[in-house]
Amino acid sequence: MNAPRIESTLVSVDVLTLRFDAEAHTVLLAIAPRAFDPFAGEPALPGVLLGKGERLRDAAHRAVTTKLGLPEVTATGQLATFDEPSRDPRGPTLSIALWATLDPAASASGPTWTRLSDVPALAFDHNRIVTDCRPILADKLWRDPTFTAGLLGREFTTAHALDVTEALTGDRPYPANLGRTMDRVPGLERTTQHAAALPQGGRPPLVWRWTTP
Amino acid sequence: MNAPRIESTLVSVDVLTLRFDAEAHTVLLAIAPRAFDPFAGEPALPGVLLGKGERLRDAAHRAVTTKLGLPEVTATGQLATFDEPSRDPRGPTLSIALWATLDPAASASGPTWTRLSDVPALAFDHNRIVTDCRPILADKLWRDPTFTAGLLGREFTTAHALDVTEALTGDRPYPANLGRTMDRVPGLERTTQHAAALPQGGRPPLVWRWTTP
DNA sequence: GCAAAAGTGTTTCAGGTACACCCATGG
DNA sequence: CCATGGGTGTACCTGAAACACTTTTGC
Repeated sequence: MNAPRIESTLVSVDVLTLRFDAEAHTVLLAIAPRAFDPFAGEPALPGVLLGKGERLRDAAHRAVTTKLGLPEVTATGQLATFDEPSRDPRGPTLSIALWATLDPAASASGPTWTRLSDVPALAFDHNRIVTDCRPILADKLWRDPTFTAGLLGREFTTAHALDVTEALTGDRPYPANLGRTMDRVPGLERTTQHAAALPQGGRPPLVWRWTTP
Repeated sequence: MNAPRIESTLVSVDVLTLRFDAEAHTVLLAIAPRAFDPFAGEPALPGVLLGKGERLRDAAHRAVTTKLGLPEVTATGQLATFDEPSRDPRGPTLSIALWATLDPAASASGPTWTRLSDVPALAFDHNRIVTDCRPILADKLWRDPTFTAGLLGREFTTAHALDVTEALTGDRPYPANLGRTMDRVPGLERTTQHAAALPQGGRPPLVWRWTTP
Protein backbone atom coordinates (compact mmCIF):
# COMPACT_ATOMS: atom_id res chain seq x y z
CA MET A 1 0.00 0.00 0.00
CA ASN A 2 1.79 3.10 -1.21
CA ALA A 3 -1.05 5.47 -2.05
CA PRO A 4 -1.71 8.29 0.44
CA ARG A 5 -4.54 7.62 2.90
CA ILE A 6 -7.40 10.08 2.46
CA GLU A 7 -10.70 10.11 4.29
CA SER A 8 -13.14 9.65 1.50
CA THR A 9 -16.50 11.23 0.87
CA LEU A 10 -19.47 8.98 1.55
CA VAL A 11 -21.35 7.80 -1.51
CA SER A 12 -25.11 7.51 -1.56
CA VAL A 13 -27.14 5.94 -4.33
CA ASP A 14 -30.49 7.63 -4.94
CA VAL A 15 -32.99 5.92 -7.16
CA LEU A 16 -35.63 7.22 -9.54
CA THR A 17 -38.01 4.27 -9.38
CA LEU A 18 -40.43 4.32 -12.29
CA ARG A 19 -43.58 2.35 -12.97
CA PHE A 20 -45.95 2.53 -15.92
CA ASP A 21 -49.55 2.72 -14.73
CA ALA A 22 -51.83 1.63 -17.57
CA GLU A 23 -55.03 2.81 -15.85
CA ALA A 24 -53.65 6.26 -15.13
CA HIS A 25 -52.09 6.39 -18.65
CA THR A 26 -48.82 7.69 -17.24
CA VAL A 27 -45.44 6.93 -15.69
CA LEU A 28 -45.19 7.29 -11.93
CA LEU A 29 -42.22 7.98 -9.64
CA ALA A 30 -41.93 6.33 -6.21
CA ILE A 31 -41.22 8.44 -3.14
CA ALA A 32 -41.36 7.51 0.55
CA PRO A 33 -41.18 9.50 3.79
CA ARG A 34 -37.77 9.42 5.44
CA ALA A 35 -37.51 7.25 8.55
CA PHE A 36 -34.60 9.14 10.16
CA ASP A 37 -33.27 12.64 10.62
CA PRO A 38 -32.45 14.76 8.77
CA PHE A 39 -35.74 15.46 7.01
CA ALA A 40 -37.50 12.71 9.04
CA GLY A 41 -41.04 12.28 7.76
CA GLU A 42 -40.48 14.32 4.61
CA PRO A 43 -40.87 12.61 1.24
CA ALA A 44 -37.64 11.66 -0.52
CA LEU A 45 -36.19 9.43 -3.22
CA PRO A 46 -35.17 6.03 -1.86
CA GLY A 47 -31.42 6.08 -1.19
CA VAL A 48 -28.79 4.07 0.62
CA LEU A 49 -25.12 4.49 1.38
CA LEU A 50 -22.99 2.47 -0.99
CA GLY A 51 -21.28 -0.36 0.88
CA LYS A 52 -17.63 -1.25 0.40
CA GLY A 53 -17.35 -3.32 -2.75
CA GLU A 54 -21.06 -3.06 -3.47
CA ARG A 55 -22.10 -2.55 -7.06
CA LEU A 56 -24.28 0.40 -7.93
CA ARG A 57 -27.10 -1.78 -9.22
CA ASP A 58 -27.09 -3.84 -6.00
CA ALA A 59 -27.30 -0.68 -3.93
CA ALA A 60 -30.22 0.48 -6.06
CA HIS A 61 -32.01 -2.83 -5.49
CA ARG A 62 -31.35 -2.47 -1.77
CA ALA A 63 -32.78 1.06 -1.76
CA VAL A 64 -35.96 0.01 -3.54
CA THR A 65 -36.38 -3.03 -1.31
CA THR A 66 -35.69 -1.46 2.08
CA LYS A 67 -37.00 2.05 1.57
CA LEU A 68 -40.01 1.36 -0.63
CA GLY A 69 -40.89 -2.21 0.36
CA LEU A 70 -41.06 -3.39 -3.24
CA PRO A 71 -39.68 -6.86 -3.96
CA GLU A 72 -38.94 -6.78 -7.69
CA VAL A 73 -36.85 -4.53 -9.88
CA THR A 74 -36.73 -5.30 -13.60
CA ALA A 75 -33.78 -3.14 -14.64
CA THR A 76 -31.46 -0.37 -13.46
CA GLY A 77 -28.98 2.07 -14.97
CA GLN A 78 -26.85 5.13 -14.29
CA LEU A 79 -28.10 8.69 -14.65
CA ALA A 80 -25.71 11.30 -13.18
CA THR A 81 -23.56 12.19 -10.17
CA PHE A 82 -24.22 15.12 -7.81
CA ASP A 83 -21.26 16.44 -5.81
CA GLU A 84 -22.53 19.60 -4.10
CA PRO A 85 -20.79 19.37 -0.68
CA SER A 86 -23.71 20.98 1.18
CA ARG A 87 -26.40 18.73 -0.28
CA ASP A 88 -26.55 16.67 2.94
CA PRO A 89 -26.61 18.62 6.24
CA ARG A 90 -24.76 15.75 7.96
CA GLY A 91 -21.70 16.37 5.85
CA PRO A 92 -20.38 16.05 2.32
CA THR A 93 -21.94 13.13 0.46
CA LEU A 94 -21.66 12.20 -3.16
CA SER A 95 -24.97 11.17 -4.71
CA ILE A 96 -25.09 8.87 -7.71
CA ALA A 97 -28.54 8.86 -9.30
CA LEU A 98 -29.81 5.65 -10.89
CA TRP A 99 -33.07 4.73 -12.56
CA ALA A 100 -34.94 1.53 -11.69
CA THR A 101 -38.01 0.10 -13.36
CA LEU A 102 -40.72 -2.20 -12.00
CA ASP A 103 -42.84 -4.76 -13.78
CA PRO A 104 -46.02 -2.85 -14.69
CA ALA A 105 -48.06 -6.00 -13.97
CA ALA A 106 -46.80 -6.51 -10.40
CA SER A 107 -48.49 -4.96 -7.41
CA ALA A 108 -46.94 -1.71 -6.28
CA SER A 109 -48.43 -0.93 -2.91
CA GLY A 110 -46.19 0.65 -0.32
CA PRO A 111 -44.65 3.84 -1.68
CA THR A 112 -46.40 6.99 -2.76
CA TRP A 113 -46.60 7.30 -6.52
CA THR A 114 -46.41 10.71 -8.15
CA ARG A 115 -46.45 12.04 -11.69
CA LEU A 116 -43.06 13.24 -12.93
CA SER A 117 -44.56 16.63 -13.73
CA ASP A 118 -46.14 16.91 -10.27
CA VAL A 119 -43.42 15.95 -7.79
CA PRO A 120 -43.90 17.52 -4.32
CA ALA A 121 -41.13 19.17 -2.30
CA LEU A 122 -38.59 16.50 -1.41
CA ALA A 123 -35.78 16.19 1.14
CA PHE A 124 -32.12 17.07 0.38
CA ASP A 125 -31.55 18.20 -3.22
CA HIS A 126 -33.86 15.50 -4.53
CA ASN A 127 -36.03 17.90 -6.50
CA ARG A 128 -32.92 19.05 -8.35
CA ILE A 129 -31.99 15.42 -9.02
CA VAL A 130 -35.42 14.73 -10.49
CA THR A 131 -35.33 17.90 -12.59
CA ASP A 132 -31.84 17.26 -13.92
CA CYS A 133 -32.49 13.60 -14.69
CA ARG A 134 -35.82 14.02 -16.44
CA PRO A 135 -34.38 14.94 -19.84
CA ILE A 136 -31.93 12.04 -19.52
CA LEU A 137 -34.84 9.66 -18.96
CA ALA A 138 -36.72 11.09 -21.94
CA ASP A 139 -33.62 10.58 -24.06
CA LYS A 140 -33.35 6.92 -23.04
CA LEU A 141 -36.86 6.04 -24.19
CA TRP A 142 -36.69 4.06 -27.48
CA ARG A 143 -32.87 4.45 -27.46
CA ASP A 144 -31.91 2.37 -24.41
CA PRO A 145 -33.71 -0.98 -24.87
CA THR A 146 -33.04 -2.04 -21.26
CA PHE A 147 -34.79 1.03 -19.94
CA THR A 148 -37.67 0.89 -22.40
CA ALA A 149 -38.30 -2.82 -21.89
CA GLY A 150 -38.06 -2.44 -18.12
CA LEU A 151 -40.68 0.29 -18.16
CA LEU A 152 -43.17 -1.25 -20.58
CA GLY A 153 -42.68 -4.93 -19.77
CA ARG A 154 -42.20 -7.85 -22.14
CA GLU A 155 -45.43 -7.20 -24.05
CA PHE A 156 -47.27 -3.96 -24.53
CA THR A 157 -49.63 -2.21 -26.93
CA THR A 158 -49.28 0.86 -29.10
CA ALA A 159 -51.63 2.65 -26.70
CA HIS A 160 -49.27 1.94 -23.80
CA ALA A 161 -46.33 3.18 -25.82
CA LEU A 162 -48.21 6.41 -26.58
CA ASP A 163 -48.90 6.98 -22.89
CA VAL A 164 -45.29 6.37 -21.85
CA THR A 165 -43.92 8.63 -24.54
CA GLU A 166 -46.27 11.41 -23.55
CA ALA A 167 -45.38 11.02 -19.87
CA LEU A 168 -41.62 11.24 -20.47
CA THR A 169 -41.24 13.63 -23.38
CA GLY A 170 -44.26 15.85 -22.76
CA ASP A 171 -46.07 15.45 -26.05
CA ARG A 172 -48.04 12.63 -27.60
CA PRO A 173 -46.85 11.52 -31.03
CA TYR A 174 -49.11 10.40 -33.85
CA PRO A 175 -49.73 6.64 -33.46
CA ALA A 176 -48.55 6.04 -37.02
CA ASN A 177 -45.23 7.80 -36.46
CA LEU A 178 -44.61 6.07 -33.13
CA GLY A 179 -45.20 2.73 -34.83
CA ARG A 180 -42.49 3.53 -37.35
CA THR A 181 -40.16 4.62 -34.54
CA MET A 182 -40.74 1.29 -32.81
CA ASP A 183 -40.11 -0.60 -36.05
CA ARG A 184 -36.56 0.77 -35.91
CA VAL A 185 -35.93 -0.28 -32.28
CA PRO A 186 -33.64 -3.34 -32.30
CA GLY A 187 -35.07 -6.34 -30.44
CA LEU A 188 -38.64 -5.10 -30.63
CA GLU A 189 -41.13 -6.79 -32.95
CA ARG A 190 -44.65 -6.00 -34.08
CA THR A 191 -46.90 -9.04 -33.56
CA THR A 192 -50.13 -9.88 -35.36
CA GLN A 193 -52.08 -9.96 -32.11
CA HIS A 194 -54.48 -7.25 -31.06
CA ALA A 195 -55.21 -6.40 -27.46
CA ALA A 196 -58.71 -6.46 -26.02
CA ALA A 197 -60.76 -3.49 -27.09
CA LEU A 198 -61.00 -0.49 -24.80
CA PRO A 199 -64.17 0.08 -22.72
CA GLN A 200 -65.10 3.22 -24.60
CA GLY A 201 -64.74 1.57 -27.99
CA GLY A 202 -62.14 2.19 -30.66
CA ARG A 203 -59.94 -0.12 -32.64
CA PRO A 204 -57.96 -2.60 -30.49
CA PRO A 205 -54.28 -1.66 -30.49
CA LEU A 206 -51.47 -3.86 -31.78
CA VAL A 207 -49.30 -5.89 -29.41
CA TRP A 208 -45.51 -5.45 -29.46
CA ARG A 209 -43.02 -7.89 -27.98
CA TRP A 210 -39.29 -7.99 -27.21
CA THR A 211 -37.46 -10.73 -29.02
CA THR A 212 -34.53 -10.81 -26.58
CA PRO A 213 -35.79 -10.94 -22.99
CA MET B 1 -27.05 11.01 13.34
CA ASN B 2 -29.58 8.29 12.75
CA ALA B 3 -28.41 6.66 9.52
CA PRO B 4 -26.65 3.31 9.79
CA ARG B 5 -22.86 3.43 9.68
CA ILE B 6 -21.47 1.68 6.62
CA GLU B 7 -17.87 1.49 5.55
CA SER B 8 -17.95 3.17 2.21
CA THR B 9 -16.19 2.38 -1.02
CA LEU B 10 -13.29 4.66 -1.87
CA VAL B 11 -13.87 7.01 -4.76
CA SER B 12 -11.18 7.81 -7.26
CA VAL B 13 -11.39 10.46 -9.95
CA ASP B 14 -9.63 9.53 -13.18
CA VAL B 15 -9.11 12.21 -15.77
CA LEU B 16 -9.03 12.12 -19.55
CA THR B 17 -6.83 15.17 -20.10
CA LEU B 18 -7.10 16.41 -23.67
CA ARG B 19 -5.03 18.91 -25.61
CA PHE B 20 -5.36 20.03 -29.20
CA ASP B 21 -2.01 19.96 -30.95
CA ALA B 22 -2.19 22.21 -34.00
CA GLU B 23 1.14 21.00 -35.44
CA ALA B 24 0.17 17.34 -35.16
CA HIS B 25 -3.35 18.15 -36.45
CA THR B 26 -4.93 16.02 -33.74
CA VAL B 27 -6.19 15.77 -30.17
CA LEU B 28 -3.84 14.17 -27.66
CA LEU B 29 -4.50 12.37 -24.36
CA ALA B 30 -2.13 12.75 -21.39
CA ILE B 31 -0.82 9.68 -19.58
CA ALA B 32 1.93 9.37 -16.98
CA PRO B 33 3.75 6.43 -15.40
CA ARG B 34 2.44 5.49 -11.96
CA ALA B 35 4.68 6.47 -9.04
CA PHE B 36 3.46 3.76 -6.64
CA ASP B 37 2.33 0.17 -6.58
CA PRO B 38 0.20 -1.34 -7.91
CA PHE B 39 1.27 -0.94 -11.53
CA ALA B 40 4.28 1.21 -10.52
CA GLY B 41 6.00 2.50 -13.64
CA GLU B 42 3.19 1.54 -15.97
CA PRO B 43 1.37 4.29 -17.87
CA ALA B 44 -2.03 5.32 -16.51
CA LEU B 45 -4.60 8.08 -16.54
CA PRO B 46 -3.96 10.68 -13.84
CA GLY B 47 -6.19 9.88 -10.87
CA VAL B 48 -6.57 10.83 -7.23
CA LEU B 49 -8.74 9.68 -4.36
CA LEU B 50 -11.61 12.06 -3.80
CA GLY B 51 -11.19 13.85 -0.48
CA LYS B 52 -14.03 14.33 1.97
CA GLY B 53 -16.11 17.27 0.79
CA GLU B 54 -13.97 17.77 -2.29
CA ARG B 55 -15.75 18.61 -5.52
CA LEU B 56 -15.17 16.43 -8.53
CA ARG B 57 -13.74 19.27 -10.58
CA ASP B 58 -11.28 20.15 -7.79
CA ALA B 59 -10.12 16.55 -7.62
CA ALA B 60 -9.65 16.57 -11.38
CA HIS B 61 -7.53 19.73 -11.13
CA ARG B 62 -5.50 18.07 -8.40
CA ALA B 63 -4.94 14.97 -10.52
CA VAL B 64 -3.75 16.99 -13.49
CA THR B 65 -1.51 19.15 -11.33
CA THR B 66 0.12 16.49 -9.17
CA LYS B 67 0.25 13.54 -11.55
CA LEU B 68 0.97 15.33 -14.81
CA GLY B 69 2.74 18.45 -13.58
CA LEU B 70 0.57 20.76 -15.66
CA PRO B 71 -0.46 24.05 -14.05
CA GLU B 72 -3.54 25.09 -16.00
CA VAL B 73 -6.86 23.40 -16.74
CA THR B 74 -9.38 25.33 -18.82
CA ALA B 75 -12.50 23.23 -18.21
CA THR B 76 -13.71 19.93 -16.77
CA GLY B 77 -16.85 17.80 -16.87
CA GLN B 78 -18.31 14.41 -15.97
CA LEU B 79 -18.13 11.38 -18.23
CA ALA B 80 -19.20 8.12 -16.49
CA THR B 81 -18.79 6.02 -13.35
CA PHE B 82 -17.10 2.61 -13.22
CA ASP B 83 -18.05 0.32 -10.32
CA GLU B 84 -16.39 -3.02 -11.09
CA PRO B 85 -15.26 -4.15 -7.60
CA SER B 86 -12.12 -5.85 -8.90
CA ARG B 87 -10.90 -2.91 -10.97
CA ASP B 88 -8.30 -2.03 -8.29
CA PRO B 89 -6.23 -4.90 -6.81
CA ARG B 90 -6.01 -3.03 -3.49
CA GLY B 91 -9.75 -3.36 -2.98
CA PRO B 92 -13.06 -2.08 -4.30
CA THR B 93 -12.82 1.45 -5.61
CA LEU B 94 -15.37 3.48 -7.50
CA SER B 95 -13.92 5.41 -10.42
CA ILE B 96 -15.58 8.55 -11.71
CA ALA B 97 -14.17 9.55 -15.09
CA LEU B 98 -13.94 13.23 -15.94
CA TRP B 99 -12.62 15.09 -18.93
CA ALA B 100 -10.25 18.06 -18.61
CA THR B 101 -9.02 20.38 -21.34
CA LEU B 102 -5.84 22.45 -21.55
CA ASP B 103 -5.19 25.73 -23.30
CA PRO B 104 -3.78 24.69 -26.71
CA ALA B 105 -1.43 27.70 -26.58
CA ALA B 106 0.18 26.82 -23.22
CA SER B 107 3.24 24.63 -22.92
CA ALA B 108 2.47 20.99 -22.21
CA SER B 109 5.76 19.36 -21.31
CA GLY B 110 5.74 16.73 -18.61
CA PRO B 111 3.24 13.99 -19.46
CA THR B 112 3.35 11.63 -22.40
CA TRP B 113 0.87 12.58 -25.10
CA THR B 114 -0.82 9.91 -27.16
CA ARG B 115 -3.40 9.82 -29.92
CA LEU B 116 -6.84 8.63 -28.81
CA SER B 117 -6.77 5.93 -31.45
CA ASP B 118 -3.33 4.76 -30.38
CA VAL B 119 -3.42 4.45 -26.59
CA PRO B 120 -0.91 1.93 -25.18
CA ALA B 121 -1.74 -0.65 -22.50
CA LEU B 122 -2.60 1.21 -19.30
CA ALA B 123 -2.84 0.29 -15.62
CA PHE B 124 -6.07 -0.79 -13.92
CA ASP B 125 -9.11 -0.76 -16.24
CA HIS B 126 -7.98 2.50 -17.78
CA ASN B 127 -8.09 1.20 -21.33
CA ARG B 128 -11.73 0.32 -20.79
CA ILE B 129 -12.40 3.79 -19.41
CA VAL B 130 -10.84 5.38 -22.48
CA THR B 131 -12.76 3.10 -24.83
CA ASP B 132 -16.11 3.64 -23.12
CA CYS B 133 -15.67 7.40 -22.85
CA ARG B 134 -14.51 8.05 -26.40
CA PRO B 135 -18.00 8.10 -27.94
CA ILE B 136 -19.15 10.37 -25.11
CA LEU B 137 -16.37 12.81 -25.95
CA ALA B 138 -17.25 12.71 -29.65
CA ASP B 139 -20.86 13.45 -28.76
CA LYS B 140 -19.89 16.50 -26.70
CA LEU B 141 -18.03 18.19 -29.57
CA TRP B 142 -20.13 21.11 -30.94
CA ARG B 143 -22.91 20.20 -28.46
CA ASP B 144 -21.24 21.01 -25.13
CA PRO B 145 -19.84 24.54 -25.56
CA THR B 146 -17.71 24.26 -22.40
CA PHE B 147 -15.95 21.20 -23.74
CA THR B 148 -15.56 22.54 -27.26
CA ALA B 149 -14.27 25.93 -26.13
CA GLY B 150 -11.90 24.31 -23.64
CA LEU B 151 -10.41 22.14 -26.35
CA LEU B 152 -10.09 24.71 -29.12
CA GLY B 153 -9.42 27.83 -27.04
CA ARG B 154 -10.98 31.28 -27.33
CA GLU B 155 -10.07 31.72 -30.97
CA PHE B 156 -9.49 29.12 -33.61
CA THR B 157 -9.65 28.57 -37.35
CA THR B 158 -11.78 26.35 -39.55
CA ALA B 159 -8.68 24.24 -40.17
CA HIS B 160 -8.31 23.61 -36.42
CA ALA B 161 -11.98 22.70 -36.17
CA LEU B 162 -11.58 20.19 -38.98
CA ASP B 163 -8.62 18.56 -37.22
CA VAL B 164 -10.43 18.29 -33.88
CA THR B 165 -13.55 16.86 -35.46
CA GLU B 166 -11.53 14.25 -37.32
CA ALA B 167 -9.63 13.31 -34.17
CA LEU B 168 -12.75 12.78 -32.08
CA THR B 169 -15.34 11.43 -34.52
CA GLY B 170 -13.05 9.58 -36.89
CA ASP B 171 -13.92 11.28 -40.13
CA ARG B 172 -13.18 14.69 -41.58
CA PRO B 173 -16.24 16.69 -42.66
CA TYR B 174 -16.36 18.94 -45.67
CA PRO B 175 -15.15 22.43 -44.61
CA ALA B 176 -18.36 23.96 -45.96
CA ASN B 177 -20.62 21.68 -43.92
CA LEU B 178 -18.58 22.14 -40.75
CA GLY B 179 -18.88 25.91 -41.17
CA ARG B 180 -22.66 25.59 -41.24
CA THR B 181 -22.53 23.34 -38.16
CA MET B 182 -20.50 25.97 -36.32
CA ASP B 183 -22.91 28.73 -37.41
CA ARG B 184 -25.55 26.93 -35.35
CA VAL B 185 -23.41 26.62 -32.19
CA PRO B 186 -24.65 29.16 -29.63
CA GLY B 187 -21.96 31.53 -28.40
CA LEU B 188 -19.69 30.96 -31.37
CA GLU B 189 -19.26 33.64 -34.02
CA ARG B 190 -17.64 33.75 -37.42
CA THR B 191 -15.25 36.73 -37.63
CA THR B 192 -14.06 38.54 -40.73
CA GLN B 193 -10.42 37.84 -39.92
CA HIS B 194 -8.32 35.30 -41.70
CA ALA B 195 -5.44 33.43 -40.12
CA ALA B 196 -1.94 33.48 -41.50
CA ALA B 197 -1.56 31.31 -44.56
CA LEU B 198 -0.22 27.80 -44.18
CA PRO B 199 3.38 26.97 -45.14
CA GLN B 200 2.37 24.75 -48.05
CA GLY B 201 0.01 27.34 -49.52
CA GLY B 202 -3.73 27.34 -49.72
CA ARG B 203 -6.38 29.85 -48.81
CA PRO B 204 -6.03 31.21 -45.24
CA PRO B 205 -8.83 29.84 -43.05
CA LEU B 206 -11.44 31.96 -41.25
CA VAL B 207 -11.10 32.78 -37.54
CA TRP B 208 -13.93 31.86 -35.15
CA ARG B 209 -14.39 33.31 -31.67
CA TRP B 210 -16.54 32.62 -28.61
CA THR B 211 -18.73 35.55 -27.64
CA THR B 212 -19.17 34.42 -24.02
CA PRO B 213 -15.81 33.51 -22.47
C1' DG C 1 0.09 29.74 -63.81
C1' DC C 2 -0.21 25.64 -60.92
C1' DA C 3 -1.04 23.17 -56.71
C1' DA C 4 -3.19 23.38 -52.29
C1' DA C 5 -6.70 24.44 -49.20
C1' DA C 6 -10.84 26.99 -47.79
C1' DG C 7 -15.35 29.10 -48.87
C1' DT C 8 -20.03 29.47 -51.67
C1' DG C 9 -23.93 27.66 -53.80
C1' DT C 10 -26.72 23.91 -55.21
C1' DT C 11 -28.39 19.25 -55.56
C1' DT C 12 -29.76 15.22 -53.35
C1' DC C 13 -31.42 12.34 -49.88
C1' DA C 14 -33.00 10.66 -45.43
C1' DG C 15 -35.83 11.50 -41.20
C1' DG C 16 -39.30 13.41 -39.00
C1' DT C 17 -43.87 15.71 -38.95
C1' DA C 18 -48.37 16.26 -40.29
C1' DC C 19 -52.56 14.78 -42.14
C1' DA C 20 -56.23 12.59 -44.98
C1' DC C 21 -58.16 8.35 -45.16
C1' DC C 22 -59.30 3.46 -43.78
C1' DC C 23 -60.36 -0.13 -40.21
C1' DA C 24 -62.24 -2.21 -35.99
C1' DT C 25 -64.77 -1.90 -31.93
C1' DG C 26 -68.73 -0.34 -28.40
C1' DG C 27 -72.99 1.65 -27.90
C1' DC D 1 -74.51 4.03 -37.99
C1' DC D 2 -72.05 7.05 -35.22
C1' DA D 3 -68.43 8.07 -32.01
C1' DT D 4 -63.88 6.62 -30.67
C1' DG D 5 -59.34 5.54 -31.41
C1' DG D 6 -55.61 2.80 -33.76
C1' DG D 7 -53.42 1.76 -38.51
C1' DT D 8 -51.95 2.82 -43.55
C1' DG D 9 -50.33 5.64 -46.94
C1' DT D 10 -48.56 9.82 -48.42
C1' DA D 11 -47.30 14.72 -48.83
C1' DC D 12 -44.23 18.02 -46.95
C1' DC D 13 -40.40 20.12 -44.73
C1' DT D 14 -36.15 20.49 -42.54
C1' DG D 15 -31.32 19.28 -41.96
C1' DA D 16 -27.35 16.78 -43.30
C1' DA D 17 -24.27 15.00 -46.94
C1' DA D 18 -22.04 15.42 -51.28
C1' DC D 19 -20.02 17.93 -54.90
C1' DA D 20 -19.06 21.35 -58.62
C1' DC D 21 -17.18 25.74 -58.71
C1' DT D 22 -14.83 29.93 -56.97
C1' DT D 23 -11.37 32.38 -54.07
C1' DT D 24 -6.88 33.05 -51.97
C1' DT D 25 -2.56 31.86 -50.83
C1' DG D 26 2.76 29.76 -51.75
C1' DC D 27 5.91 28.35 -55.12
